[in-house]
Amino acid sequence: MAHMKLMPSGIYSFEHTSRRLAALEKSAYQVRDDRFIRTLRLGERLIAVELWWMGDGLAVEVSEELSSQQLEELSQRLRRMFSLDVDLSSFYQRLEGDPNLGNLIRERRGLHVVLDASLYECLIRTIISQQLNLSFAGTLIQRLIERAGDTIVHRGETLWVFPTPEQVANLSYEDLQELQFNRRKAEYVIDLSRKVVDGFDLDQLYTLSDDDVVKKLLPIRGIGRWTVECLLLFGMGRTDLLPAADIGVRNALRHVFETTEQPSEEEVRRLGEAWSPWRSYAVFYLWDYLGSTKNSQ
DNA sequence: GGCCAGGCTAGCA
DNA sequence: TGCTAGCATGGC
Repeated sequence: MAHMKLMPSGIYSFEHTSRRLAALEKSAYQVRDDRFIRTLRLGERLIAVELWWMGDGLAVEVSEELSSQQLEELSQRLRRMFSLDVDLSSFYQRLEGDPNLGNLIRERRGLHVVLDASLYECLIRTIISQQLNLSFAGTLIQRLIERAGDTIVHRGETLWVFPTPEQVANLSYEDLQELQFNRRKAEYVIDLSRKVVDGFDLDQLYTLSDDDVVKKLLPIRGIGRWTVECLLLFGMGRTDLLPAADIGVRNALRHVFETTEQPSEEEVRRLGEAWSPWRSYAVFYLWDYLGSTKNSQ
């Protein structure tokens, strides 16, 4: 049994941030009482991590012995996944007084982006989510995990672990069509996985600028501009991304500005200039705001 | 029952 | 270079 407590670098609200974990329930996080359970691959090892907020930091419990090196690796991954080192004070300084976004930003003080566990997982999730409502996308992701992934037993309960590129590469297009993927989406997901197995190194993207990541990924079939922007935002935690074509962002802005029409992609980009260099966070707060308006209707 | 969903590709002008 | 039909199915 291993314990850790990870402290945030600046103002941090787990109450706000954990809403995204609950939204990802089943396909990424299990919710048990006040704890969130996430399965991870640590090198070759499969582990289940329990997470909860304890006073002023993120408490972590792993139900296995880990070497000090593995603990250090886990600590770094969780710090990145939960954006614990992202200090939002300059974001608030810049935008808390914004006439349009100020209210919803103040209401969410301390909300941080939660990243996916790996760039591969993020890309697969994002591709599956293209043009589908989030609920159905979550169903498809869960079906993929249960078709291709591994399981581990944690506290007597069987939990799924997101599949590796190898595991997905071994599927056929028909396998995914049976799970109600359309043919093209089945091809995108499997072909990308085979490309990674054949040596396309996603982690090398960490060394590149935002623009160079776009150039590197855009030629891949199934990956458009929106998908790369989501990878930069939810996979890599880059803080100044604006997926301006995103229907959720446009809907949220329609609410904020109380207009009947959604703003166009170009209008969103123009509006977003005022949010730089924190466009990712403006977008993330808008998504969270949109979720709250949907739940209250 | 019809329109929309955290888009993308291929084909056409 | 720019535009758009088609994708496939669930949610509301």
